[in-house]
Amino acid sequence: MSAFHAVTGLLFGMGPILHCARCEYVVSISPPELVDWYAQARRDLPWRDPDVTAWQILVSEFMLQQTPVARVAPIWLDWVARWPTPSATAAAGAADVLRAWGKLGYPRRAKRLHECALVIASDHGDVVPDDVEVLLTLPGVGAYTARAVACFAYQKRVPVVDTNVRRVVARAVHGLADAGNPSATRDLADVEALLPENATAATFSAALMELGATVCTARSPKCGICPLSVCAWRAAGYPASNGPARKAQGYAGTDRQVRGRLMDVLRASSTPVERAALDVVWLRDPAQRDRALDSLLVDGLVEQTADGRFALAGEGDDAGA
DNA sequence: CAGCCGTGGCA
DNA sequence: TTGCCAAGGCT
Repeated sequence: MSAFHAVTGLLFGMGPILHCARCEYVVSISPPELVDWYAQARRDLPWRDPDVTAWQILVSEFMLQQTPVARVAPIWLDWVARWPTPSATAAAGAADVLRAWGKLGYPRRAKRLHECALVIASDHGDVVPDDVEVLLTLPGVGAYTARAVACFAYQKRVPVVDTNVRRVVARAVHGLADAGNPSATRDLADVEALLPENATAATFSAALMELGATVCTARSPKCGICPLSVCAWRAAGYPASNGPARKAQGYAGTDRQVRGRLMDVLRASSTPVERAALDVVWLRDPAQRDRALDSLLVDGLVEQTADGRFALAGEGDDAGA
């Protein structure tokens, strides 16, 4: 079986208490319970269709990094229709990829996705790897995305830890209002300990994420409709968050905002633009604007033409299509 | 590891 | 209105 063993007693009459053999906390997430809920409550997201390929799932994961589902869906649909495979994506020009990305944000993700397609097409026979360690070598693929692809595209039994999962585990298992600072090793071990041994592990991971995304949400959790019969947070009386709130990120007035405006101008133009056309997007602080533009050049998102104008990187590099 | 990297919707 | 937050990754 697993690392768990049943102990005597009932928790508030809800069912058997399970203690993790390696940890101290009470295991409070029942796989069958969660999987059954998922079967009837899962959202009908386009990348969950049965005929969606591993590459297309990988594309969705790139887009979903820090961007909400509602904004990703329409872009993803257009994207996979236009570039259905790694090689098709690799053959596209970087500038077209950046334009198709549109305003999803963090355009470095689009560049990494393009680079990822190049590597898969050239080094992996146009097939998305199914091994986590191999996936981790790909540009833009980190601890979350590698396991998400292994799990959702290849049904592998691997812990998939994103912000939703961390929050659900913090509440249901540890009885805390929210997850503490991320700790890759600890977080992976936590979720690994929850995974069922059988073939439902991949579905369980999907369900855990779905619960965090739709029920056990950060703002106003819908505890009234939660399918979990045991929750340490509820059992403890929903204690408030402990530690200091994580520092707000801020946006207005940052280099990020300036970069966004510059990219917006460049995406909109099919020809290189004059320096003056970029200067007007940020008049209050020329030094900051110059710094932002320079960082885009360094990031390889923007290129300067021989005559001194600016354009999205890889403009005109496309192989047709 | 803390800080940085876009954007928009919602409480 | 405004701060918080959203299927993270990289340096």
